[in-house]
Amino acid sequence: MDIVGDKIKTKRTLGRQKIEIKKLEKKSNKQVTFSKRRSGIFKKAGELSILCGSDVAAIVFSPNGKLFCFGHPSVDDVIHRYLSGTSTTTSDATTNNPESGTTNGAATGEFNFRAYVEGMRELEAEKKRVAEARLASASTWKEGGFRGSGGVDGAWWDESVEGMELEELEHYLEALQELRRKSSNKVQDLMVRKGGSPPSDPLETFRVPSARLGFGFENGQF
Amino acid sequence: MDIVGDKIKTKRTLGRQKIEIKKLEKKSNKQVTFSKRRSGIFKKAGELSILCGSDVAAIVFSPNGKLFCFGHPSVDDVIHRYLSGTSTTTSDATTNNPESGTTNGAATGEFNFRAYVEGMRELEAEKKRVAEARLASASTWKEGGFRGSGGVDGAWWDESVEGMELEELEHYLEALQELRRKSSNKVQDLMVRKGGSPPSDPLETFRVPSARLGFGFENGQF
DNA sequence: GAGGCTATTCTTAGCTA
DNA sequence: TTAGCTAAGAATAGCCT
Repeated sequence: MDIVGDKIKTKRTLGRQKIEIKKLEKKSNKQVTFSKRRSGIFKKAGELSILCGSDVAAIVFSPNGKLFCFGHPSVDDVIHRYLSGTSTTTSDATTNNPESGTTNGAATGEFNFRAYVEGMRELEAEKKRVAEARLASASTWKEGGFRGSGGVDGAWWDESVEGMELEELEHYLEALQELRRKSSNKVQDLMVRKGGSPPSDPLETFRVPSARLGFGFENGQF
Repeated sequence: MDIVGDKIKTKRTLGRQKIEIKKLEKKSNKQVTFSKRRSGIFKKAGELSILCGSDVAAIVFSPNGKLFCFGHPSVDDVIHRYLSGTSTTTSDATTNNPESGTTNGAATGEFNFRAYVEGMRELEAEKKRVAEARLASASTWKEGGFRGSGGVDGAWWDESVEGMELEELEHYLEALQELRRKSSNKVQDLMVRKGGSPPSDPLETFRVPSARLGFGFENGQF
């Protein structure tokens, strides 16, 4: 009853009030709510990853367009897994998860994607020194861009997607994603080394009390 | 006090117990916890997006490697924004968000990415019918793959990434991402039309009480 | 704007069906 | 296993600093 002497202490605050889940109008209020709830979600995401040993990524854009993200083992790892796998992990170097289990060679299609990637990898290594020389400047792809450096206007990945059969498209997508992933990783590695601030640092940053987690981007309060 | 007659009703359950945030060992328990907490996170993510009008994506892999995700306006949209933008939205058709505001032509770099994309788009349209004919089979890119259809071994995107300057790399990444995004969209459109089940359906599915949201993938209980 | 403070509402651990 | 139930934790809306 909160009676002190003969005085009735009026409640300090109303406490948490019930709110409708609908667009907040008051701008200041919205900003505060965003901040609080965002960290709440990140915290829960972290807890989930610890409790269940599962990989998690959460990406949030503030109402002002600012990026916040959280991920374990990293946002990128999870995104790559998302992009390349349909369901069970396609376990492919990306995944350093102990419980990923057996690798499924041809997850969705019968195309030997793994072999393709392997071959591509070698090929890439071979071309590394050649390309290094003639690519000192990026003007090549910047201006020549789409048509450049191939002689023909466009490469295989540039062929009209609509022209393919669906089944083939799936393979196409897989390859494209894997391709992007690899390039992306390289770029980000360099960015980190230089101390830049890419949309996603593969850095394993702060840890929540008593566990390994991903990281918070830009004011990742916990 | 729960007194009925002169009987003291013993509590039915202990209610929620405090738990440590550490890896759950009991497998069954872990599965239940995962399921409950996952939907909890998705719900909160949805609420955040509604309350604050912000874009959100959450990707979770179950301990068994199964994929679950949630996103508004869609997981892919958010991922693409994450991949391409550093901060303020690069607003580019992808974003149908009313409050994205003005477009920033050269968000991070001075390279005219937009013009590049426009040009690429036209180019692509032009090549559509040509490619349709000669690409009936995917064997072209499947086998010829990396080296194929260009004459030279590799196109601009295949040039060694390490050889570029960091500044250029950022542009490179942008272009690559945009490229992937576009292809991905097409593929998924087709998949959806065919009723396939890609890792991420661009479908706007279930809605939480009183608002637009992304979707839940595979058992998106709410 | 970021923190701190309640009083409430919301979430969910442990059970049971 | 997927679905409620209950009551004890957690998260947080509205204030204040």
